Amino acid sequence: MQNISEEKCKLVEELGLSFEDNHNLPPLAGRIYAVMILSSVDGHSFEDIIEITSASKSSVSTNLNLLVQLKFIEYFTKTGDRKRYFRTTKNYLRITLEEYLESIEKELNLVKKVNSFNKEHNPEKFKKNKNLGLIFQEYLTTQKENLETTIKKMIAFNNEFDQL
Amino acid sequence: MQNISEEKCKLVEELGLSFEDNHNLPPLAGRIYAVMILSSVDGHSFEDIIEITSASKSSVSTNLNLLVQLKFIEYFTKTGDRKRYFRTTKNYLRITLEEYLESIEKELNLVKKVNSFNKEHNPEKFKKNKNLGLIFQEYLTTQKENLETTIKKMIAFNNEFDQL
DNA sequence: TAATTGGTTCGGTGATTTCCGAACCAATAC
DNA sequence: GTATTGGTTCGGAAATCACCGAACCAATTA
Repeated sequence: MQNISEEKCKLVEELGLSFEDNHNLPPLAGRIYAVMILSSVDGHSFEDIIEITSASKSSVSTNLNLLVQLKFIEYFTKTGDRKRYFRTTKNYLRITLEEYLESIEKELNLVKKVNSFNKEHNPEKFKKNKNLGLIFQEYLTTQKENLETTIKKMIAFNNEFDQL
Repeated sequence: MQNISEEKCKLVEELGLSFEDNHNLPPLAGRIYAVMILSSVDGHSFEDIIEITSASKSSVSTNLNLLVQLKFIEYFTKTGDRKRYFRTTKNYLRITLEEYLESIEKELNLVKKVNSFNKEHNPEKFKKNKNLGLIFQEYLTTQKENLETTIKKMIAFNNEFDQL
């Protein structure tokens, strides 16, 4: 981490680590993403990233491409300049939430499956824990709804913003 | 996976995988935990687990102890029997939620930090994305509340249950 | 005391991940 | 045509992980 303040550097590490396990990204990808979120510059070049992260060309290349592929970041070009410039996609927060939503939906399905399996095969156990299982299912459902309304809000905000 | 139906076997794999990445457990630990959740038997012995999972003594030992340490499971003994019997803790669902709560709180703190960092250091960017950042923060807050009320519900249910 | 049972600990192996450097390629500049 | 720039691809090194078998230990049984 060069050319950035110590405060920012620390926050990059912390945020990077968080991306790392929330989105299953390699450490370097998490850090690159964090750098972009915490920066006011609109567009970091390949070389900028190499310098800031002190990583090799090949690693930076791989991880930038990964982030692009996952739509966390995008790149643009300037006329008369062969370089690519990278920045976070406008919808990165929404993408994060959509990812969560997907995983919550999966979990909810699994919990329903488990509940109905136990209802059928372990009726006594199910009776005992019925309410707990259902409370859990209820929790996941509420969480799913919260996600869905939040995503809608974000879409609405972006539409509004685009009209300006 | 021996001595269990194919349906159960499949569900064990699926549920095990889910624990594996929701709680960062080793694969075998996830499967063991899944087996116990899907079983009506109250108390699996060390040997039972070895047979069901077809894993080695050492691996089973390590992973059972890990699950006990993390309070996902507990063990009890029977008089005149040296074996230990394992079962899910009564509060395993609550523990799961408490774990979630902790991670949400961490994330919320991080998001607040990022928002205030950008507010200070990248005011223009912050202004543009202000509402998105706040919507996200709001989402996390709601989720946190949902978790807290769910946990309370579970505690209440358990207390009620204990009185019977 | 010797053998068995229930379980733990340790060293090592195969699989996976993350990163690097070197070679490489395609487009532009000289 | 040659050199440089911007970036990709490939092979391998280092680290980590999950699991196993073998040796081990402590408590019970014979």
